[in-house]
Amino acid sequence: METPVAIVKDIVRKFLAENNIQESVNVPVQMTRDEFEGEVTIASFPLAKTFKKSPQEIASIIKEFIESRYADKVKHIEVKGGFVNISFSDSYWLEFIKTLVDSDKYPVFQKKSETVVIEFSSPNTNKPQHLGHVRNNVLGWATAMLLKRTGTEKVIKVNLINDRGIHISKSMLAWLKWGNGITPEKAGKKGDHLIGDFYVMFEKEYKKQVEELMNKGMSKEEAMEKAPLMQEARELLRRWESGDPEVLKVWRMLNDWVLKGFDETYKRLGIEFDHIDYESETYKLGKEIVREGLEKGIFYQKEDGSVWIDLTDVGLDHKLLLRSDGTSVYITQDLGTIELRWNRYKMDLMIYVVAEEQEYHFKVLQAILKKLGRPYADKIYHLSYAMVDLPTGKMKSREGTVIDADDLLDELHQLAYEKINESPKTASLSEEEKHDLAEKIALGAIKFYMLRVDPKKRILFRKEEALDFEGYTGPFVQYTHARIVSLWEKAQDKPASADFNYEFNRFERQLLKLMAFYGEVLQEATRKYDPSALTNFLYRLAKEFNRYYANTPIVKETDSLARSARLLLSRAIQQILNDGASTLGIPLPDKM
RNA sequence: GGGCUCGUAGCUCAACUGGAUAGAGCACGGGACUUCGGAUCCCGGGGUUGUGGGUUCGAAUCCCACCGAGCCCGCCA
Repeated sequence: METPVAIVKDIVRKFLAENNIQESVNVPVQMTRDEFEGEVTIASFPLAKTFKKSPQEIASIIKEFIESRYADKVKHIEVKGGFVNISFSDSYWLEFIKTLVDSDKYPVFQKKSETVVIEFSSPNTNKPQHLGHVRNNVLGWATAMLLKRTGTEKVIKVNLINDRGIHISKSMLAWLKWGNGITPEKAGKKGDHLIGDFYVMFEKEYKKQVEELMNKGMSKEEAMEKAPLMQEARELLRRWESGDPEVLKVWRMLNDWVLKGFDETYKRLGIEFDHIDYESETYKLGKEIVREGLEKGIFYQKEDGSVWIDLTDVGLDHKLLLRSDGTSVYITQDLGTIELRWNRYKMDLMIYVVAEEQEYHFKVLQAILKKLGRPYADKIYHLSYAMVDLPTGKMKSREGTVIDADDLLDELHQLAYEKINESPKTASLSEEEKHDLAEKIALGAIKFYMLRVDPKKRILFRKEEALDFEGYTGPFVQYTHARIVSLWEKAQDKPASADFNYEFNRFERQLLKLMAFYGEVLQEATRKYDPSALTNFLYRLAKEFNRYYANTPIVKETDSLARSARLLLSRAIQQILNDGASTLGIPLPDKM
């Protein structure tokens, strides 16, 4: 069954064709504003010039056009200024919600036989994941699900584990120096948290050394380089890269601890990947590509042995690709990683979900790939998102001023659990069920909080707000869903057909209007790689349902036809909430 | 110095991407059949959309300048 929006778009197309107007004229089809009657609106303004008539006149002509051939679907058309407000007929809407309830997916999108690879999360293995990673994880996941939902056939979610480099050496060095062989088991701690402690330890001691050297008259830059701890960390990195078995052994063990910790966090967040790459495995290919570029004369080598590329002709700077000691840098491994992926997937699009601070990095990466003549140079897209701030300022792992992902989830869980024990609806659940529910609410709260903001805008994380389960929140949507489930279960006579007469009230029309645009919202959110569009929509739909619920009896309704129509409508909304929330990765409990 | 992003109610965010009288949540004040689930609903105050120009039927949205905030331009990742 065609969606209302599709029908109106079709009307516009036919109208333009009959009047011999170029398709290129964009006539907006939009949701009717709340203060007017109708569900779908056509704005006629862009046609004023070609028609040489006033928008009002054109709107009237469109009205007649529709009335003359869509009489069965349309109840009423109102012209207000240049706007044509269309109210669909009650019978159309009834059929609409019935087919929605009967189908498992609404709307269905045409399949796109594309392969999209989306990389997200990409943690360093020197510390546990914090709030910033949570934003990345849920944004990446939701974006991948949106792509899939709107028809992309192959969406491949990949994680690139940053398991080598100077930062790992720092944690490793601290553990070697001060760890006394402690393990996660002995410490009674997740491995990622344990290693994170050593990272902070390193930074503390390192800072002391730098200050001492500066007191002796050294410049900051020199002190940072000459500090013994930094020297030792670099030495460790060199030994690692040269394959020193002793270093590799420790490295493997520590990495393993951290990755196990990550697994738990991912599992909790409901996030999984189709493939995991490790930079320790991709950087070598990167180095080969650097050699290739050097041979082709695209890169150049300085006297100290370091390798560079000159990007000043495309408005960027000179960029280092290999250090003078021969070890690789961040971008080296990225060159290798994307080459591997290309060989593996021949993807049509490669999305990197990476924080905005790396925008320059991706510009450079693309510029290098172009110079190397790689066919995938134009297929990369950096989905950049802004940082999460605390009221006290930036989060800094080095200083330990971060909100830890696991800790936050625990706190949310605990709070939800307390609320569950207070509520008469859930107090009788078993302990296991209570914790299961508390976890869903915790996830709903934090994910919604992260997803409701436009990715390119910073999130100011205020804990009281994130811990709030009322108003514009995930639990609000969850609660609405649970209400509808309860309604449906209570209904003795589940409506079997939609073949009857019923006149929808204004609350119901408001809901139908929103539902009609669900498909547009999905497409919009996908096109912009912006799940917040969907998050906002779900809240709006839930809000509207609660308003409806407070004003119109459903199961209590004595007229059986009205009851049937209202149950169908409620059920249809439940399905959209379900579809949207599962696309975002937000769990919806049946009871809460 | 150069590049990118963002400035909307006291606070946190929306605004169908150029459309109608700029809307929600939080906070504050008042209220809701002794509940089809009160984690809900209703009412209220609160705005020169950072400032100044421009583009046009129409600008929070596009262009220019300025002001303010953030990020980047590392032999860190």
